[in-house]
Amino acid sequence: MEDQPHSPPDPPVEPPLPIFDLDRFLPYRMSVAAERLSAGLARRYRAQFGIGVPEWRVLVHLTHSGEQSVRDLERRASLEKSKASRAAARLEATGYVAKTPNAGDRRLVSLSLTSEGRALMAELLPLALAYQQRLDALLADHLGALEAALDLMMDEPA
Amino acid sequence: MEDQPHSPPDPPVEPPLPIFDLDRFLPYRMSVAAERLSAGLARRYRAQFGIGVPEWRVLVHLTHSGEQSVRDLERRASLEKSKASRAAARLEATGYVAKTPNAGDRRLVSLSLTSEGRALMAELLPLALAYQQRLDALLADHLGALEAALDLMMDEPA
DNA sequence: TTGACATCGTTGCCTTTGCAACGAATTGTG
DNA sequence: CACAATTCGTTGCAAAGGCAACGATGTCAA
Repeated sequence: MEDQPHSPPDPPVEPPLPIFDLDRFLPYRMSVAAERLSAGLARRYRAQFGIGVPEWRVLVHLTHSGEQSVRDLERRASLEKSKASRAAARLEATGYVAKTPNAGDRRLVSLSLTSEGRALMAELLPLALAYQQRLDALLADHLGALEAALDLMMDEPA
Repeated sequence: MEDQPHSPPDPPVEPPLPIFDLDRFLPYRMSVAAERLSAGLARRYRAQFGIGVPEWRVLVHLTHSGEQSVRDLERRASLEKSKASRAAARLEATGYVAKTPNAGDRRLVSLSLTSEGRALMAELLPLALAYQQRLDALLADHLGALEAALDLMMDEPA
């Protein structure tokens, strides 16, 4: 009854898909923007000093907080522990970081900057601060809201 | 004249390093937040459907824009071209995407969703939309400023 | 004290990534 | 028309990443 004779075979009925624009999807936008922000500085770090992002995080954290274990880095610099461990190993190999067993708890490693490491940071930190300032100027009025938004994202359970 | 006899040997003078707090460094914060935003959804995609982030981007773009070349994906979904090529290959292998040579310009590949691909997206897109709404609600007042800030970051030369 | 359990850092294994080089196809130029 | 230059997609290769398992150490409670 429902078939019309001689009608061309219908394509299978495709349920319409929701409209979805990747360019407005926040995880995507955040990811692209984050990659872009990192890229500028990271390029210089890598080209001039052979330092990648994980190494950079380790170095900053040691500068800021002194001796730290791998576990500290994992927690406070958002580095998965094997990533932190390997970054520390690379930095030890290049002489920027010293790795000594912790006397109190011998499971722990004490990571600290060598004087070469401090000298390196004396070069890197001004670049980072300048970049930070450039971003602050760029974002200007929006900076406060941006930071509030970032805080919300980080507080949210997941 | 400047040496005091019997004074203990001075440690080498360490130039003081600038104070720098990683937790307030925007590239770092953006990176952590972006990773976190992606993680929630991406975990489900991967666990339930074996879909990673590059595959997700390809699928969304094909849903939204129909037939596309690898080059289109590179430009419009921020996927480095080998990443786009391999994601498309994986999706072809799992049957979600069809890859046919483009008749007009035989250097190009025409990628398109198969009906399995469309069925997959019929499941994925509602999840993404729900997530988007959750984020919108979470950010509420800050959303406008956040998007403005993201726009600024993307416009800036680098 | 002793034995189960937890924590720390490293490593093995496999996948993914980034980059450069390549062949195929097309476009531009003389 | 010839032929250099460009574009497209893929792939080889080495480095980076993620995850689970491991040995070593430490903690806790019976």
